[in-house]
Amino acid sequence: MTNIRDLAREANVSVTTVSRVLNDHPYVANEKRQTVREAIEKLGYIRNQTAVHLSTGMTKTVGVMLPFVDHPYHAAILQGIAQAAFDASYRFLTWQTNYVETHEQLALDALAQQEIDALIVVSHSLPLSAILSYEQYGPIVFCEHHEDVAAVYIDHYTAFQQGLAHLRQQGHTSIGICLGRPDSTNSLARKHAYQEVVRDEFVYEQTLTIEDGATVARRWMQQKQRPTAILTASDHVAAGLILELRKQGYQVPGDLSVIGFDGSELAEVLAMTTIAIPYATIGRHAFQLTVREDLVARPQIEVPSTFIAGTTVLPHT
Amino acid sequence: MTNIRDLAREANVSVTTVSRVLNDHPYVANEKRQTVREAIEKLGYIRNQTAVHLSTGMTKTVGVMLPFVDHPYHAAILQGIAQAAFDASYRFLTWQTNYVETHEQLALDALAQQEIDALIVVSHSLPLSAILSYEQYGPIVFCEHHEDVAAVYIDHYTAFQQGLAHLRQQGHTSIGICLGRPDSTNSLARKHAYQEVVRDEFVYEQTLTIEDGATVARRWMQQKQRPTAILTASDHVAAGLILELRKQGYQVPGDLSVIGFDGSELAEVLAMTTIAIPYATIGRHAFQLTVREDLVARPQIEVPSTFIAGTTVLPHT
DNA sequence: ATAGGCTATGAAACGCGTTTCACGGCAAGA
DNA sequence: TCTTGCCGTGAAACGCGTTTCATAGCCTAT
Repeated sequence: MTNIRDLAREANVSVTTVSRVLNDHPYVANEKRQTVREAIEKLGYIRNQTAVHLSTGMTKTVGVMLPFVDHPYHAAILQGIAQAAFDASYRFLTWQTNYVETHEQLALDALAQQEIDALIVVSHSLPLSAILSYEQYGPIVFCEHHEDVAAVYIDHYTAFQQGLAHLRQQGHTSIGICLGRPDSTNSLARKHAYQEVVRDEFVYEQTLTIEDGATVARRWMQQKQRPTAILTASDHVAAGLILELRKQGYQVPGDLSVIGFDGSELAEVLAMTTIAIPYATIGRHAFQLTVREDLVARPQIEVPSTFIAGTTVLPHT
Repeated sequence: MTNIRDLAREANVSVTTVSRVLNDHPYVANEKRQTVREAIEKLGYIRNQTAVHLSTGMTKTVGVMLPFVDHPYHAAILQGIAQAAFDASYRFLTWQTNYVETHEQLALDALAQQEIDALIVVSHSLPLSAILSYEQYGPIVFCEHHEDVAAVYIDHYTAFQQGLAHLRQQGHTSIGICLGRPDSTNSLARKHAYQEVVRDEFVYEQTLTIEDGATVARRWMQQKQRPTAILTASDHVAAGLILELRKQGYQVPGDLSVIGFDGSELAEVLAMTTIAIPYATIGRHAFQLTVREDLVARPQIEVPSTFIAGTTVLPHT
């Protein structure tokens, strides 16, 4: 591998001058610039990025900590990050954690070890304080709302209020909800919105997948007291719920109205009533926060959710 | 930032010894090892990975060139890569290219610039030869079949044969196919399988999305001569096709039998007949190839597809 | 005429961990 | 007793680009 010193020798200049040419620094005489360019051409020189990283103390790389790269909404956030990072000539490293704390730790270690300049936490299991203790090593941006933390988030409280309000307008009074991980920030906000307007609670927890949705359907069928509408925390759960009910001969929305969450293509395909979240936008903002000057002020960006009327809600009579 | 020389001074040993402790090299007296450990503790030392990368000439990072991180099957391949890389203590950088050649080039540059040790090409626009000219800088593994190239792939020819055979067994003789990018290796293999058994051709090209599927539906409805069954190249296209037909009052599979491709959750949700591809497995194998000793021999791994019977095919009467 | 300021250029230090090589000591095999 | 060979240790080189600092010529403003 030819390096910058070989170039200097070949072009009869100092390494400083070569470096200046490489970085388009103005203080180089045109003639020398040309000579260096020819040397680069002749020797087939290619810059070693690792050396640049060590020398500058920056990797121009951000890390992304997320549970699953192939879950639609995580992938959509990743897509937004990818786009914004690309636009800023940054790269990104992904840690797929499966919500395993030791795996999440590896992403934090990478920040401390200067493998990445900043970290985007899409979702996490580790206690917030454990993560924040790594802020000394570089910017950390969250895709969930937390107090006093740089974050881009959607207001799940308001989003759920929207869904609940729609169901109540349609005459539903007996409403159930499906939540994901019961103690997550998002679930707590959702539950809060729910408990403010509902008397008799029907809460189905730990629902994340299509299969979990089917399980909810089976539980619902066995209940003597049943809600007439269910607001879910993901289109996947809603899809599993809807399809299992239909398979068992029930009508959706005839027997049960269902609202999804995410605005995924699953919802599109099932013509589902849902609450759409602009996940790619979240990712883009998250990346942009990592490179913001005023990150120490821990800015917060809220992105709006959108209610999408589909065909899985009927008025309750 | 405290470095290895600070540690050496603190522990009264040479930097070599510190490095040995850091790397669990055996030739260190227990006593000194202990002293160094205490110095690490005391000074709060954290290894600078960038320096390790420069020094060893390896980044323990592979690059992934893929068009879209949020398309389900690309995301699934990424998932497999993430898993295998994690198991091997590797990291991965992702280049989302949108099939734009200049973007693809950046991933190749990264390989040349030693930012990554190897590159996995999930799908590409650049000519194969352009990509292969970068093999001098490090291993390149493809997720598509090409002659004389390290690759893990599914045999689209055989996969399509499976689907076509099923339709013919069900009595269909007038069969159409949907292809993606018309000149891609995959499309050519599929078309080949198709043209071997079909007289009257119904080929719908450039179909990639749900919306494209709906377009196919509209074209089909307008045709005087119509196929009685369509084999698609993705579940997305099949979903768009099925839903648009049903919306317009046609029966699937009554009026048209449809077979998807991918085995995605979309297919699951629509109880679609499809051909399932183990994308995560492809990703895992692809990663493992990058670290294989005998990669110069350009090994090829074929992974099998699986026919999944659903409810979108009826016998033709 | 002189203090400043800008252009150009290079030597050397810097970022930091790994690895090669040389060397002393000690034990086992010949 | 002498040769091998392994253990333990460190000085110095290495990987390689960036940046600081000093130097020097030349022009402009005072």
